Amino acid sequence: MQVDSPRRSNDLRTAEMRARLMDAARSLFVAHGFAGTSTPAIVDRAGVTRGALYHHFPDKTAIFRAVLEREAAEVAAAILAADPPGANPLDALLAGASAYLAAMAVPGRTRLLLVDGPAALGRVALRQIEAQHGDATLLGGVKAAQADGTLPPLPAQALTSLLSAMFERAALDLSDGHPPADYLATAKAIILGLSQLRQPH
Amino acid sequence: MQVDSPRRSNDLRTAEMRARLMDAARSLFVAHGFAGTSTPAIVDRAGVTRGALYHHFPDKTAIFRAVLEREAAEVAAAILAADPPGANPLDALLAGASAYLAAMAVPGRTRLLLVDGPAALGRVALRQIEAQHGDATLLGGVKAAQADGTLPPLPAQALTSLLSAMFERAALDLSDGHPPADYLATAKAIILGLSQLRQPH
DNA sequence: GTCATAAACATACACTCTGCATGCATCTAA
DNA sequence: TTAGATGCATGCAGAGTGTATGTTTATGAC
Repeated sequence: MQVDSPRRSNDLRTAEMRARLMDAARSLFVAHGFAGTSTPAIVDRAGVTRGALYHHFPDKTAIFRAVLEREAAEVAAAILAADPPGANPLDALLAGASAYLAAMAVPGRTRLLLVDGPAALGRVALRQIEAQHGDATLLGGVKAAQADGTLPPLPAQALTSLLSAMFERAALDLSDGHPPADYLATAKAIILGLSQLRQPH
Repeated sequence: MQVDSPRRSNDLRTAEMRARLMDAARSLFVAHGFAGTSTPAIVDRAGVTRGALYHHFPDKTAIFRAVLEREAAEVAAAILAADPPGANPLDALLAGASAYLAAMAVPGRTRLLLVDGPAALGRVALRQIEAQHGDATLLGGVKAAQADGTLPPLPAQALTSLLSAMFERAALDLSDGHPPADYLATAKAIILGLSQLRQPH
């Protein structure tokens, strides 16, 4: 019986190796960015060789994409978990926003998902990743609030995009150390302003 | 008298070469991104060798930075030129936003300034570039509108950041072919909502 | 259990790219 | 006109990516 080579199934070996590589890659991507991280550096940190990396991922962007998918899934799960079952659309929207900001406070996440991700994978590919993990939450929330009369009947797609841009910027600024209270208050004011908007006749 | 080597001053030579290199680099950066553009490709397109490139720029990021500074300067100039002299703060804000979106409609500009720029140069370096070319316009406009009572007394820094994130996202979506009218209406609604906000007492 | 096959992983190689060092051509200034 | 500086080209060393090939470990039929 080998101590440093216990018999493991291939499925287990694969899962463990992928996790080791992704963990090592994540910390380097966060510290030095996608372009600043070399595949030798990743495998050194994981304690393996580049053969393992290129066996499990077709190229360097693939492991970056895998890391981002994991992050996006965790963010989506956090938002979903924070959804209050029977709340009105406005409270649901604010709860989702709060959960999003909390989830994005995990160190490195803003850089991965909001800075390096769009540049390295492209904006469309990144949207696809987020869509795969239930990013339609915000669009759904906006539409529900509009159906409810809480939000004005603006184009839902445009309104959702602008609101999400706002939340993403808030996440970035918060990760840069800006005061959370300022951003919470401002974001709420913007949403409140929309909900109280007197319709031009 | 040489036909293909007319006598030119060094200053002129430098200016022309820098412009040729930056033009070639810009089109490639727009088409393939910063990471996807090689220095051999840049100098091939410019019809020179890498010696010229590395004589005028210390490294690849330097020419990228130079291209972005030129773009940022043009955007800032366009916004400044559209500033109505005696308008009220709200109209000035909307005019500036409109000018910003028009300036960002120049092909490739959104990718350069909003996608590849932050990833390749870092968010702080990019902020510095924009600050050098009078990006304080928005912050000033917001503060003026707040002093005027048009915008509520929220933290100016946070409000400015969120509004600018909104405009940047609008510019990106418009360059992806989304309908301008939708975004214009939505952005105006958000600002209008803020200006009409009933203060919580 | 054993053996053929496939999967997991390591090693070696070819290619490209970046940045610098060196050398030639052109301009500047006395 | 000529010494020195500047503009630009050429050549080279180091690093990185992706692939081809080799070696080890697991799987499944018998």
